[in-house]
Amino acid sequence: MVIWAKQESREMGRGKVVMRRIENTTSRQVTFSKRRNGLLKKARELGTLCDAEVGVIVFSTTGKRYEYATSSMKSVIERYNERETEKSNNNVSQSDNMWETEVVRMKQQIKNLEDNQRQLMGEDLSALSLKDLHHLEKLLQMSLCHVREKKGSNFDGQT
Amino acid sequence: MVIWAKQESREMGRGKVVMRRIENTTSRQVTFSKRRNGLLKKARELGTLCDAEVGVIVFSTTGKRYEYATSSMKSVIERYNERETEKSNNNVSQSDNMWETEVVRMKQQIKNLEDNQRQLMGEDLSALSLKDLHHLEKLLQMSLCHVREKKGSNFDGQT
DNA sequence: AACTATTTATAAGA
DNA sequence: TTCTTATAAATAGTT
Repeated sequence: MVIWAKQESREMGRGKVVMRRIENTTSRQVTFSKRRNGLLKKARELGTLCDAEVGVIVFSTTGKRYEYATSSMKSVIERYNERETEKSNNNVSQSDNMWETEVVRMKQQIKNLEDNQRQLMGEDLSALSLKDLHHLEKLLQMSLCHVREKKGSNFDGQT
Repeated sequence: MVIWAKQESREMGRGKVVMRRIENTTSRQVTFSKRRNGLLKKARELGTLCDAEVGVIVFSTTGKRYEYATSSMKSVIERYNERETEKSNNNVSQSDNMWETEVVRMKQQIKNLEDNQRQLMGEDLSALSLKDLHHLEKLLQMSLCHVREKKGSNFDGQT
């Protein structure tokens, strides 16, 4: 609970997923394919059930394009751009609110990462339970092992 | 099951939903709000996990706009138009530019924090020099000391 | 806004 | 890739 408790993470299906880029290329592609389909399906459903105009555009790492639009992407983009220009007249726009929401979310994410980092560096331990401390100790021990292994394997005789 | 068997339908949560416009205005708005959030979240996750460029635009029945884009909607639309037709010039407000700058900066900050964290956890050490590894080792040793001190001082006899 | 019963989405494994 | 399956997430209806 120590390290991951505050991090944006997900557990879905059989495994646990930390919310960051999947490094393994194969799993990333598999996940991309599944989640892309899921996203497009959700977009379709939102449009149908709620009578909303929806447009989704996705580019894979390899540059392939996927899309869904209730009407046509052209009309969605046109409507988007209309709003984009007319909104400069209003003081506080919907768009501003969206940006602000995103910034607030990122600030929280940064705070969590900073908290985690402090704990990994042995600072700010007062909030932790004994169980948390045990967990953190284990984690640091393993980390230290990795670092020492790395030193041993890559820099033999250089110390 | 019997009633909906031949219809395009969904069952989710506690009730059954036919895949067509929800007639009741209140439930349509509630569903819109819930599913819109779900869609934007899914989009964010797809972008993060699979390193994809994603753009989602939603207009409610009442004309309110909601959106998410991994980088910026402008770049998503530009990339979309590059492959579709020739691109028309869309102007982005000053206010949007300011928000976007902030978000780009924060994204970099988050990336840095995530990189640090990985190294503190003994992952992703390949980029480190011997000197770096020494430094990291020292740091982890000190961290471990602090954690053990904390365990000793606050939980004496509790283990 | 919350809750919770159920279904859907999906990670991992075959 | 596609199918299966265990488990987490999303969410419809309710309070």
